[in-house]
Formats: sequence, C-alpha cells, structure tokens
Amino acid sequence: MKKASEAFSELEFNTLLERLKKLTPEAEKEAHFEPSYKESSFEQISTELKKAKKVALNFIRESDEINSILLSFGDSVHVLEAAELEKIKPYLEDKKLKKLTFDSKPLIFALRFDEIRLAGVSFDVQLGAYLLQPTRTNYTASDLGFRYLKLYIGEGQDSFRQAIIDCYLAYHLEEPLTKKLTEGKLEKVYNELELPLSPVLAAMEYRGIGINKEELKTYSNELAQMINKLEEEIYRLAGEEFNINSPSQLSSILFEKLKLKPVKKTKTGYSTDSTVLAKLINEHPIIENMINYRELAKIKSTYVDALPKMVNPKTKRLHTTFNQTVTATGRLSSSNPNLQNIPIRTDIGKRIRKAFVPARATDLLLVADYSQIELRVLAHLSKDETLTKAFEEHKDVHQATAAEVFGLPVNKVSEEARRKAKAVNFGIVYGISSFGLAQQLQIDAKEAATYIEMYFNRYPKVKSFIDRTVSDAYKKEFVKTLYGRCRQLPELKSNDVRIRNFGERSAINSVIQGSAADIIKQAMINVENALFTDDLMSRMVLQVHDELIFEAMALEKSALSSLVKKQMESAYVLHPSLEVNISTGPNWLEAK
DNA sequence: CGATCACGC
DNA sequence: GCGTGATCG
Repeated sequence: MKKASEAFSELEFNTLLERLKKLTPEAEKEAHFEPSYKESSFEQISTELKKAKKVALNFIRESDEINSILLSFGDSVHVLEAAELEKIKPYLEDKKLKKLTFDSKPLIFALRFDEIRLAGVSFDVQLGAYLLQPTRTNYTASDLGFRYLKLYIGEGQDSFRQAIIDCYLAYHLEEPLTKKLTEGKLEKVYNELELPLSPVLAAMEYRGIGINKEELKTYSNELAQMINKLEEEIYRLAGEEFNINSPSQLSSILFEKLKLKPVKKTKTGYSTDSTVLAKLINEHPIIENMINYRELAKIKSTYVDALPKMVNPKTKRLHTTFNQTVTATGRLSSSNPNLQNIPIRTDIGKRIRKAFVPARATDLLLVADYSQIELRVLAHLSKDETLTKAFEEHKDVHQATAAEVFGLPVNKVSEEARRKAKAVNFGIVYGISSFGLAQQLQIDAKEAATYIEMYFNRYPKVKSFIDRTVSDAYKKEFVKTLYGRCRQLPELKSNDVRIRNFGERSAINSVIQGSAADIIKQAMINVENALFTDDLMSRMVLQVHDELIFEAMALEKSALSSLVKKQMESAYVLHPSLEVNISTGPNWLEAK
C-alpha cells in the first residue's frame, strides 16, 4: 500500500493520492494531527524569543488586518493578541532572527499596514514545495504534511486551526524540504531568486497602480452603444433573437439556420472561435458583425467594467496579486485583477491602457522591456552562431530569420516572408509541431513541415539543442533552466503518443520560457535594491513576463531609465547579451 | 463545474 | 508553450 502511494506521489496523480489517503486503513486508525497551541503574552515568550535563532511565524487575519500573532519555537504554537505587535516589531525587523513561514508574501503584505518591514525570512514552505514540484496546482497543509512528515491533517479546517497548523508546518517542514531542495540542487534558485523576490512582489502589490475610473466609465458607455447596434444587426441578419454570448446558440444559427459550412469541431459541437469566423467572413454579412461583437463584448466585460470595481477605495489604486507558485515554467502569474493580459493589439483594446496612470499627473509611467529575451536565451543555450550573430548585429530577428530560411537578401524580405519567419520563431520557442505552425499560418501541415526543415537547415545548432533537450528529458524525466529550476515531465512516460509529444514540447518551452523567467526575476531583485541604494523615489509597480513597469518621478526620468536599463541588461551574462528598450509616457498606452 | 472563447507574453 | 477570467448550460 505504501509503495503504491509513493508511486502516485511521483506521478503527481493528485486526486488519486487524495483518494488513497482516505482509504488507507492506517489513515483511518492513526489519530489525525491535532495542533497544540496556547494563548501567550509577549512577557511569557520574551525570554525564548530573545535567545531564539529561528521562529515560525503566522498571523490570523481578516482581509489585511492582523487579529492574532502565531509564533512557534518547535513545540506548541503561541497565540498572541495583535496588540502585542508593537513589542514584537523589533524581532520581526531583525534580519538575524530567522523567520520560518508557510506563505511569506501575505505576511509581509499585512505587516506593511502596520509599518513593519518583515526581515530575515529564511524559509517559505510554499516556495520550497513549488520548486520541488512546480506542476502541482496547490500546496495545502494537508498534502505537504502527509508528503513530507507523514502527518494526517484533515482538509477544510476552520481558519483558526488552519493558521496554527500552517505555523507548526512552517517550523517542521524546514528540515525535510531544505534537504530535498539541496538534493535537487535547487538551493540557488530558492535562496537567490524566489525567497528574495517574494518581498519585492509584496511591495509591488502594496503600491498598486493608478487607474482613471472616469475614463473607463465613459468608455463603457460608448462600448454599450456600439454593442447594442451590433446586437440589433446580428438579430436582424439571423432573423431572430438569441444569446450571442452562447457558442452553442451561435453555432446553430450559423451552421443550421444559415447553412454555413462548419470549419472545425469541438468536443461538444461546431467551433465558432475567431479563427473560424475569420474563415467565414465572405460567406455571410452576420460574420463581420459577430467578429466585432466578440471583441467589444470581451473588452467591456473583462476590462472596462471589471477593473473599476476592483479599485481599492482607500488607496484608489489597483492592487494585483502576483502568484509565485502557479506556473509550471517559473513565470509569475497575476490575478484579481490579472494585469498581465491588458489588451495591446487592437485600437479598441489600447484604450484600456490609456486608463493606467501614475499616482500624480506630474509623474510618468516607464516601461522597460527585454528585446526578444526568449530567442536570445535560445541562441545562448544552443550556441547557434547564425542566431547569435543576428542579435549581436542588432538585426530585426524575424527579418533575419526570413532571409536565412527563404534564402533572400535582407532587403528582399517581404512582409509575408517576415510574418512566416516570425511564426516559425514562435513555434520554435513553444516547442514546435508542424500541425501547430500550419494552424497558425493557415497552411497545410506538409508546407509547415518544410518551413521547419528549412529553419533547422539554417540553424543546425538550434536543432541539436532541441534534440538534446528532448532526449535528456526522456532520460531524466525532467528539464532544468539556466538557474537550475526544474520541471518534471511525467507525460514522457505515457503510452499515448499525443501526450508524449505534448511532453516533448513542454520540455523545450519550459527550458526557454523558464530561463527567461529566471532572468527577469533576478532583474527585479537587482532593480529594487538599486532603487533603494541610489535613493530614488520611483517605484516598480508591474511585471508582464518580459517587461517591468515603473511609476517614475518626472525629475528622476533619466536616472531611472539608466538604472533600470543597466540592472536589467546585467541581470545575467548571456551570449548574445540582453537588450532592454525603455519608453515613458503619461499613461501605459503612451509609454509603449 | 467543465467547456468555450479571448486577452496577454 | 504558459497563464486568468467571463460566460454558458
């Protein structure tokens, strides 16, 4: 039984493991873990606190307000009233006293409201567990307690008990998790990247970004009118009213009533997605209206109407949450609201960006973005001379790729050829399949395959890097990034060729995307430190995968520009080197 | 709550 | 390839 459960753990069949745990007779018999705690005063623990080298820390919070302070020196968890925070403050700010946490960022965030800067966080359960198994979807006390301490902790505890358990685990998971991190050679990425990044993210979240609510209100009304007109026109052309937002209803209108030819199927019926609509554009006038409707409806519901509702009434700003333990590759994600998918491509979408503004009208937004970081990482890892040279000579990389692949002089590269080369470059970074490239370029898979072949002819070391990465991944069942971040690939053991192919593409993508993520994380840490060292007032407020966004004091514009450029470009010594473009403006649209 | 769709890198 | 979120049924 034990063996089976271990096997499941390795394969990360999360739900199966859960079920097994519940069914195990030992689990039934064994007393469920009961956290021991006692209500203490500062005076009662002060002696122990003074001589302690490390302490596990947690809070019981209601939203951002701290209600109780939880401390543990290994055995019982001490519960102190929030009123004692002032007395504990020097210990929290003492970087020599090691703080062990279950999830440090919310703690750092909450303490900012009491003007306490938590220092000396040396262990964070969430970050450690994430680095060990980045493809898990959550890292609950119950899972981690069982996995690393063989404790049976029930799910769905009330928030008081949960906070106690988390504090207990913060203390007792340090040893086993640290050991595993060392075994996996993950100490560097843990200690030098993830752990120091966490307070940087907390600070960015705390600062938030300014948003012009009135601008969005006005826009919402304009969009409502436009959507209304499109709606009427769509009903008229369909000959009836229906729910335009329902893909199934739209499908029956298009493919049954109007007898349009279905382009592709989904699990449940005929697809009506934007690529399908684009192909049907000349078949019926309703299509163009639908395309426009989709875009407007999306922009209105997801951004224009949603964002103003999320403005914090106290700060009047938008505060995203940067999730540090979500992606399989090491990227951050952003939620509530997601500020990493604000529209940019279309004019309609761009107007959203115009509403993102600095706190004071005299300030500026500064955007610093890495130029082609993923392709540069690819050039670095593959050591391909042609690709490396393109960057060293500051060429337009897609144009250069087109010239290579199609055997043209650079000045003879058409828009069309460049577009194709760009798609091939994207495909390479994503772990290409001829099917995917064909779909992207609307060509048949055979033609796509010849493009890939032509590409590999001109960039042979990219080809061998990809082959090496994939065969390595099969051997080890994981891949690693520049900083040693790891991703397990259980898909490569599948008997299903489609799942194995997915695993192969993930292997390539994870190395490239994950290495780029490592670099920008390093840059964020370095930039944040440099801003304080140089005494600048400007602040980093957002990260969008390959770019950093700052609220810049107008007077600091040039100092900030050079600081950010220098720190980002020197975050990692890459060959070809990293290049950063900087622009500024009164809002996010004009700073791009 | 899964499926579909659409936004970003 | 990697995400988050709105909407539907």
